Amino acid sequence: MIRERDPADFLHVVIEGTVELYAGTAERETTMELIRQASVFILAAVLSDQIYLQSARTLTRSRILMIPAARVRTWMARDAAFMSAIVLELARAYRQAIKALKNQKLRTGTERLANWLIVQSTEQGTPGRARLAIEKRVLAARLGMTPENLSRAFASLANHGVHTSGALIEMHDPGALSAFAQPDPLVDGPE
Amino acid sequence: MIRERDPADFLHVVIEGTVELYAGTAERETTMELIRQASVFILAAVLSDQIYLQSARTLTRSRILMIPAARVRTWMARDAAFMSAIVLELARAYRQAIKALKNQKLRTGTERLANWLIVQSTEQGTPGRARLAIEKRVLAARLGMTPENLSRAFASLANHGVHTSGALIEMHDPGALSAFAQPDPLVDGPE
DNA sequence: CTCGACGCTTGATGAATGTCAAATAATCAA
DNA sequence: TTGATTATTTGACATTCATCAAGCGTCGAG
Repeated sequence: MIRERDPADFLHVVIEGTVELYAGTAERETTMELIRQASVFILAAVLSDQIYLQSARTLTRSRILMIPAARVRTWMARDAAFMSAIVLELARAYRQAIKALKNQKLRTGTERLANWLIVQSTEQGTPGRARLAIEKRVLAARLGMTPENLSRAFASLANHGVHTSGALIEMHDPGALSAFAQPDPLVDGPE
Repeated sequence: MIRERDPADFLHVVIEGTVELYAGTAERETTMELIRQASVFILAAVLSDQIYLQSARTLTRSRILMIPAARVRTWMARDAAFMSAIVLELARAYRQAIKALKNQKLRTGTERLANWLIVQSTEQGTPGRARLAIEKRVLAARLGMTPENLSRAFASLANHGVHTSGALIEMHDPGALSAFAQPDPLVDGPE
């Protein structure tokens, strides 16, 4: 849908479905973010009229709203309320990126997985349980690890009461898992 | 100067000197960014009236301008040109964070060092040569590695024509270094 | 149902990185 | 300058992670 290095022609909004932002070099590739329902993405490139830093592809059947970049910039100059909303959205995206960077620099892969599971279970409103909405290979890329290592990370979390059966993950000992994960709102918070 | 988790009371501007943004968990700590001359930092927390995600400390004698957060928000609501500048600065910071995340997820420590050296030599206007303005332990944290590993990374770059003597680094074979580093404007560009 | 494609797991191995300890080099205060 | 402190380097080792290969399971086409 979008390829990094292309000029930012459109602002994209996910109306329905799941979109994966990814990026890579010649040899390697990684998932930067997963975007669901009613979220804007790659706003920054549009605002400063630059090229995309990330590529995007849909993971499910999706509906995407595309707004011409020039029009966004025009509206922004004209409507103070709109610009104000842009500022808040940009600030949110920035803080999320900083959190992702902290997550990556300060934790091991298994720790990232453990915290991801904790967040998922609370977001889904099912304490002690979570259901994977994405393939494990995508999750692995999102967490900055290989599928093989993700598999081993799950295996090692069994020591902390985590058991998987397909896409369903059960956390039988939230205390132990949390003690291992050491969740931190400054890294895992929703923003 | 600033501690993460504190509410964002002031917007900070580095007038003179070097400031280090860092963050950490209970056990680990890492450098997020190094800020020099005439740059704003932690703008996002001020705009959305939230707590800081990063801590800050000076590395050199510095002069810092502090603007009350409430005043920034007031000005922003009043002055469209100011708000527009804010938007561009936020977009810049966001894109820089994305680049840092790609750097961290897609490269090894030695590759990050090689690319950092290339950027430094061009920024300093001395092709084939760079001078370290910071201690190596700070550079190590900035590159997401330990001081020991940074030392070994330098040693292994000797195979690509990199030689160090104290704070002075000489790159005798730019072609070989670049072939190893594989610099990418979408990761290393100035933004 | 059977086959094959694909995702996931497991094992073996090596590379990258972190940790601890000690030696060396650089820096600064007295 | 000396002595003490700190930064950097080096070595040995453990941990984390990636890669390759093989096996297992699921699912859908025929």
